[in-house]
Amino acid sequence: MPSKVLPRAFFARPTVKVARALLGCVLHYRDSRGEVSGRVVEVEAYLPKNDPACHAAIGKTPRNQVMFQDAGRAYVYFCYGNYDLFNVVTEKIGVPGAVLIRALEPLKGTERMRKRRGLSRRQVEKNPRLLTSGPARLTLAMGITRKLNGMPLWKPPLYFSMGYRPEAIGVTTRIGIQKGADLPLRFYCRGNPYVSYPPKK
DNA sequence: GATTGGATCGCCT
DNA sequence: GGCGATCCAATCG
Repeated sequence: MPSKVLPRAFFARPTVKVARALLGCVLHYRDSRGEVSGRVVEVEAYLPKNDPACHAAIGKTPRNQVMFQDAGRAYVYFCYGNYDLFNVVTEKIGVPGAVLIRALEPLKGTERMRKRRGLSRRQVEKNPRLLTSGPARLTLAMGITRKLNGMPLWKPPLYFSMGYRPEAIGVTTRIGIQKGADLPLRFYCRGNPYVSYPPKK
């Protein structure tokens, strides 16, 4: 296991801090067929207070209960009939915050990612972003599913490691939400081609 | 028990 | 740039 695994304490901080700090770090996942990894290039913060878009804004429910647990766990939930979305739980116990991982730059295991995504080599050559640029695309490519909901992220098989510090962080409103749409809580590595959605100018 | 809407993607035009 | 697929969670009765 690589040396610079992000420890539990990394996640037990205010959500926006964790969101920004995750940019440039590397997400790893190991299963029976080996390891895949990708660099985090885009995230969104979902806050415990004054954030109507946060799943926990309505209180604790069976779906969102992991958000109330200790920081550094995976919150994976099912969305839009087809897709699993991957979040990292933040803040102190009982304070429900999370960071949604929205895009990765593929590093290791790109051939397995391609197969999991059901893409041809030609498609990937033409547009590599199809692999992991998007919150549901990256869970498909990495093999992350709801079975991993609640899993600790401070040790294998699913964990982060230190990466580079991005030169410039872009900030916009979050994508695809109705409530809380005006809050500037989406963060991305400016200039990175794997960011999921071109920033509005 | 039924209804509604969602932190999306891919295909079509 | 628009729209359909697809199904679970939450809400209401």
